[in-house]
Amino acid sequence: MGFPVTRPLPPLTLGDLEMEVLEQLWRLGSGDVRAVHAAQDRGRDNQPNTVQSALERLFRKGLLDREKQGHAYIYRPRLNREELAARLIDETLGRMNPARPLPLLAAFVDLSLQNEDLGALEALERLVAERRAQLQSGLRRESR
Amino acid sequence: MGFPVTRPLPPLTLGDLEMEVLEQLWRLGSGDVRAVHAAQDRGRDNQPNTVQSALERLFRKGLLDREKQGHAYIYRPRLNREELAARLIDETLGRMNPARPLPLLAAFVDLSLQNEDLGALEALERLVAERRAQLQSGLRRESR
DNA sequence: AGATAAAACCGATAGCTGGTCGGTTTTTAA
DNA sequence: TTAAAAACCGACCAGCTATCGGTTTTATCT
Repeated sequence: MGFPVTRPLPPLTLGDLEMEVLEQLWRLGSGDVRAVHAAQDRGRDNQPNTVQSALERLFRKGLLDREKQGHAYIYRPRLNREELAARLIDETLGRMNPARPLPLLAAFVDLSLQNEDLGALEALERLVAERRAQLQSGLRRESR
Repeated sequence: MGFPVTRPLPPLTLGDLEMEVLEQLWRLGSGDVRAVHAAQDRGRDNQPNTVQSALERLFRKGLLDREKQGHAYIYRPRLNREELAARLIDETLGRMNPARPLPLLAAFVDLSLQNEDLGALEALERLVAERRAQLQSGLRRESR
């Protein structure tokens, strides 16, 4: 027998520097070590090599593409911010096996309430209304 | 000056054993080391001490309450599955520093709402509206 | 082609976390 | 008071991120 099992990939985790590097690449679109290091938040103050390591790790994790231009690699994010967020959330959800989505969203709402995050609640309300409207019109169309 | 800053708590992460221990506690409602170790998935096959360590870590992380009964601690989850999931997702979202949080929220909602019917959306919409109103009146009272 | 400069590559180290226990001390109950 | 059970303590390993110095490769310029 071969390998019928799907190997459970280790969960994708990102350190602080990795996040910041991604941040810069999202801003810049793409860049080499030099560019990212230069764009770096003053106050972190690393050597370029440190940035290099982070880029290398992100590349190995499949989060960046790279292509040699001259003698430097140009790195480019493979996922935008939203796609990465979706993937991280999906992984979390996958580890947690929540029974039904509704109680989960309810818990999230309550958490936002605790944090007094009015913005999140308002945004969520608009969003849900929008999705509901979408679904309704979709159903209408479908049943014509 | 004192401590005006909110200390950025290290992100909450859970290892495999910790997850499995939580899983058992959710099933059992509560339990001591013995109970959790006994309920453990055959195939992991740890010593009770190993389970003890995981319980201790979860306790230090604030995810469990405990209370001495006889000479054993009885551990009990402080969050249910959905509440923990919501918190993990909230943290993930928080680390992503979006210019506008809306698209990230949308990613989350869309992931969660796959295969949900109209009734679920309506229920969620009511829930959010209700909680938002609650928060608004609460804030008003507070700032009088 | 040879020299030079830039970048990649290759360790190495420190610090943290999770998983794993063995051994010692404390507590409780017989 | 003693015996059993559980907590507590400390150790170790593995894996990961952040950090960087030094060496090799590679591209470019003369």
